[in-house]
Amino acid sequence: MINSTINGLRQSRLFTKTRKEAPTNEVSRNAELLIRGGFIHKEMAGVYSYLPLGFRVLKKIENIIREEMNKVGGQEVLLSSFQPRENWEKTGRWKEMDDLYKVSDSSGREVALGPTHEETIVPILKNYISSYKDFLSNSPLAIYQIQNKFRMELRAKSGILRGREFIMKDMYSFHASVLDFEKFYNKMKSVYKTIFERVGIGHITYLTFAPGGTFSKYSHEFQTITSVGEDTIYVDEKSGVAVNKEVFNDEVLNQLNLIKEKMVEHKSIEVGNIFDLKTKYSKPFDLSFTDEKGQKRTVLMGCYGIGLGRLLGTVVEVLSDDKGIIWPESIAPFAVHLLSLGEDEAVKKEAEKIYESLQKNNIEVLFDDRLGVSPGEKFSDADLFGLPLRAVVSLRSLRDGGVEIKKRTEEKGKVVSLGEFLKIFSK
RNA sequence: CGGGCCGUAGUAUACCGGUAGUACAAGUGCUUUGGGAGCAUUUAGACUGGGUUCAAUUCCCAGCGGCCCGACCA
Repeated sequence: MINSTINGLRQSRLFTKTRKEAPTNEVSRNAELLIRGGFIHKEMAGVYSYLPLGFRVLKKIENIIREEMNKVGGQEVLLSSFQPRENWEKTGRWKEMDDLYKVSDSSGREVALGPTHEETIVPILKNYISSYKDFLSNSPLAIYQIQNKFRMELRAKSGILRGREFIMKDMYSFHASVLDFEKFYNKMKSVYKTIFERVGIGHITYLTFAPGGTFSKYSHEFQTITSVGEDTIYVDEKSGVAVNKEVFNDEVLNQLNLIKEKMVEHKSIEVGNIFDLKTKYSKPFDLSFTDEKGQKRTVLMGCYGIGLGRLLGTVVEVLSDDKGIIWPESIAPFAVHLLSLGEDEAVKKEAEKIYESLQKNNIEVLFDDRLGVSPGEKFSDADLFGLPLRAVVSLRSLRDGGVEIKKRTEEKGKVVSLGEFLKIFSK
């Protein structure tokens, strides 16, 4: 509903081009493949632009997250990136947060470039929350956005896994009671699990017990196992639960009913986290309400983040082979990579026909219609782009009765008729 | 923010105290078309500033930028 994307694109019109050689100043796999494939462009360390293919993937991830946030009753907003200094003074973070970008205009007014949005959303809610009744009709009260964040990373690294400007989904929930908060918090645990399953890394992503902030003792992270990860976690395969190394101690293990010897150590990357904020941010702004008994009480809060770029980069990091990316169907920029080989008129005509048919059937297709490009180059691009299904039209495929289709994960393809081809998608 | 390595065409690289060679990409022409084609031809390059020197892309210093390790964080 929110985005409307085209479902067909001719590769001859795609303004990006693939690169044969990996950029030498990028060691990380995600950056190498995404840059070679023209999914992203590097502006500076930790800052990347998304190009057509990368943008499509990003939008798909975004929509999956949006759907899941809406399912739990989240209301989407877009908060400002510029945030007045005063709000950050109130929470003490103007001084405390050393990766805060501070900018000033010609009049000398100082503002923060939002690294997170507690300081923005809480003052807004102050205008609208005053009674317990505000929570009765509107429960859960959860507000989220998908937006660029800015953090002055001292060391941006690992391609798009740790940047200075990055896209994040951040949700904030507001509660009148601990019970209400806990109910919602637990719901978010399962929603997050669903999100990571839907983007294709559910099997290696674990709910992880982790250190909390200043107010809560603990929080929960979602950690995806990968050797490039910055974190170390201990996984209990049986329960599917993990514990971050930072809080891997007897107290925690007892609490979670886990046995130390059965936990397996892995490197992992944090793709999402959920926090119990209690009154950490509601208090400084005096976000409170009057309860049934006429008592004034401070609102309880939770916050829930997912870094979209990091998630995208993690998928590439985890799902690729020596030839390129292997996108899960759910977030691939297109479902089909249609290649037309050679310049025979019959081939061109058939390829055009298939291109039209796929689009008519609402199947997203990238059509490599380029002339004068060798088959080898087209195959290599297809492997690099990593679309789930490759469809080749050539004199050979026509001779064999149609179009040769091959999954990105398969070695060999098979020739099918156009009708059979379309049937694959009609399920 | 500490430490290390590095900055040469669009990309990847080479050589050198006397102004730079190669491959890919790009342009043109012809040929080629199932795993990054061939021939011919053209275009294009030393991060910035300072120092040493007759002469600096090369040596020295500083700045800026990049990557990696560490600390810190989604």
